[in-house]
Amino acid sequence: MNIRHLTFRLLQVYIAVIRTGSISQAASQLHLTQPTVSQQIKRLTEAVGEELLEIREGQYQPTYVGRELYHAALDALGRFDDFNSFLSEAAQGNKGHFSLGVVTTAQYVLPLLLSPYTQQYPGVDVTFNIGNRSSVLQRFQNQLDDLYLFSHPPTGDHVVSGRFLRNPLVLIAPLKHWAAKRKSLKFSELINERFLMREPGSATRMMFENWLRDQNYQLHNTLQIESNEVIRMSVETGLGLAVLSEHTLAQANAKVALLPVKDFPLISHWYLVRHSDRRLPVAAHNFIQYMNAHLSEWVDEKYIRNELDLLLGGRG
Amino acid sequence: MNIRHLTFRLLQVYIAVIRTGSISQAASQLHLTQPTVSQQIKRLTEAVGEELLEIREGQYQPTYVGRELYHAALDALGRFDDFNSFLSEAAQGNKGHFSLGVVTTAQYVLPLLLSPYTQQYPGVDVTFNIGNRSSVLQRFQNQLDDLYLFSHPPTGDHVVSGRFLRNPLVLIAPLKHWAAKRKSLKFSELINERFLMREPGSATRMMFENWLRDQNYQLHNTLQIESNEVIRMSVETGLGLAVLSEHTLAQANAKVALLPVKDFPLISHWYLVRHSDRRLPVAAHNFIQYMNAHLSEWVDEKYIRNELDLLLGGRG
DNA sequence: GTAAGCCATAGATAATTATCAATATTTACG
DNA sequence: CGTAAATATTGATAATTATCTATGGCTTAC
Repeated sequence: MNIRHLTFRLLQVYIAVIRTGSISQAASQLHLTQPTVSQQIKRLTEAVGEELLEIREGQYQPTYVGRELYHAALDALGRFDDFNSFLSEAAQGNKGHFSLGVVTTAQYVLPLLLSPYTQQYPGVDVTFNIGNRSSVLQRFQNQLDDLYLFSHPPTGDHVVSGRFLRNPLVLIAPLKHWAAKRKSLKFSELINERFLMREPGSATRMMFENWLRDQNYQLHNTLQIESNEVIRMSVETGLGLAVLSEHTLAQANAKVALLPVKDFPLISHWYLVRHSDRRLPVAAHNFIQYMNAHLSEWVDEKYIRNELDLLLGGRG
Repeated sequence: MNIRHLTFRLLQVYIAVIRTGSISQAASQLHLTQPTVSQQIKRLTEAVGEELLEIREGQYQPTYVGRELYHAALDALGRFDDFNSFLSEAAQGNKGHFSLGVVTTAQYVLPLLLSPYTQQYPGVDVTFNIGNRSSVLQRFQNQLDDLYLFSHPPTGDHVVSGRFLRNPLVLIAPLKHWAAKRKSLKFSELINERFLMREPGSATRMMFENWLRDQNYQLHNTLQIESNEVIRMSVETGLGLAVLSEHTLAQANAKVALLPVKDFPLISHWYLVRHSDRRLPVAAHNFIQYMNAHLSEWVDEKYIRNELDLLLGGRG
């Protein structure tokens, strides 16, 4: 058949004829005159090069070939119906819903990302699913969420991930601490200091502990505090040293000293991740675009490492 | 979007642009000038009502919406590619292939049906799969064959079946047998005769045994022979009585007597069966049509009971 | 800064399409 | 056989489409 002159409209007309079993009825259903439909069918028949209709039991019924065309037409039109629903979804843009799988260790970055966005797009509904790394990984495998937030992205074929935020972890001390006066330090000199730590599982603590393990250091005097803010204030008041994300200091204009220890600040990143097989809901796509465009407005330039483009390519 | 002015051609052009990432290249690929393609894209963009393309990395790349349209276009065109292969298959008509599931008991009807057809359409390749009833039923369930030949069609939702041939089973005796002289007989008078029977599971034997059970008769002297031909010849030579399909006699100009027993000939039919979910290959469809049209040319009118129309309607 | 590519726009034209009203033809049915 | 209903055909027209050539604007590469 000659597909070049095939119109979707022609298929619509054809479908109406098959459904009604009559050219006149199809015509009135489509608000056309009977000859118009007659002609369209003729044209379609010519395009296909085979008879499509035959009269059986007083009705127009598709021939064997016509029946196949009918199904092809239904499928093609159906596909574009889907595309249309997608379009109207996209047209809304500011409404919608998406879900976010978040590793527990990442839950502290969330507000930073989401609050500007949700203020801008109050119509968008975001669902969080917070779990430990392995449970979020499993959610990823089963494609349960639209987007994922990791501090270390999973590996594998279907992972599409992009870093977007540097997360330097600095070693801080009270301003009056003896080490604050030094131009350079070895960590071994601090081994007996009291360290204020986040709870186990915190990304910051994990990073720090991994580093300690790598370097074969063991701390003797630690104190667990469950909030970055309280840790910062405690360091200010001289309670001990701590490793904290630099962000938490910058935001608060902290009165602490950064200790110039080799390897510090420890570098890590936040990653936004999606599954390559899953079509991103419009809202999720918007969210990434929004972050991509406005990241610099609410985060200091030096913390930005924007690879979010990577998430916007591909099938979606 | 306005689907009314959407052409398949437009989608082809669009696909070429996405694939090449360039309007000029798409144009040369399609043997068009660059402005033509430019305009087509413009028109398509208007029809959709959203930007479809954007320039990234020096190339035209689809936008989020454009990507979806690309996939919709691929799907729709792909669907019509399939339809086209169907068409060219159908255009051949006299070429092709189909497979036939045949109950063992039906294998003797097969040549009758197929030899005229295969002579007419030597390009068509027919595969037989002959098995006992339960194995053919299983093939039917798994939709392994295109058509099936049963003497009793399966029951169930997806069965589409049509009778096409009466299969009268007659009671025959040697010409010199005492019963051959009688004008009418009761079966009870024959109860002690020797009966030549087909193997268990044969349609003929099943029919006969069902009838015996209904009538509460029990035979005392039976001999099993695995071929209708041999049975017929054995009856001719005086070995015993038998119940046989009338066809096997007519074809062979048999020298036997038909006994005028009440209820005989027993009436059964041959059924052609297909699975409603399976699309009939063109060749199979042709076969049915051919049988439908020419049955009367090679079978005596009195044996015909043509319901093959039933197989030609519906999806196919 | 200039040439080479790419793209968009404009203007023009032939072909095609969508559509109608009027009329002819076929089909079905009493 | 005659009439009503459904279809097909014809003739006409406005709209749309497909296409081209020519031209000007914008990037990019040297």
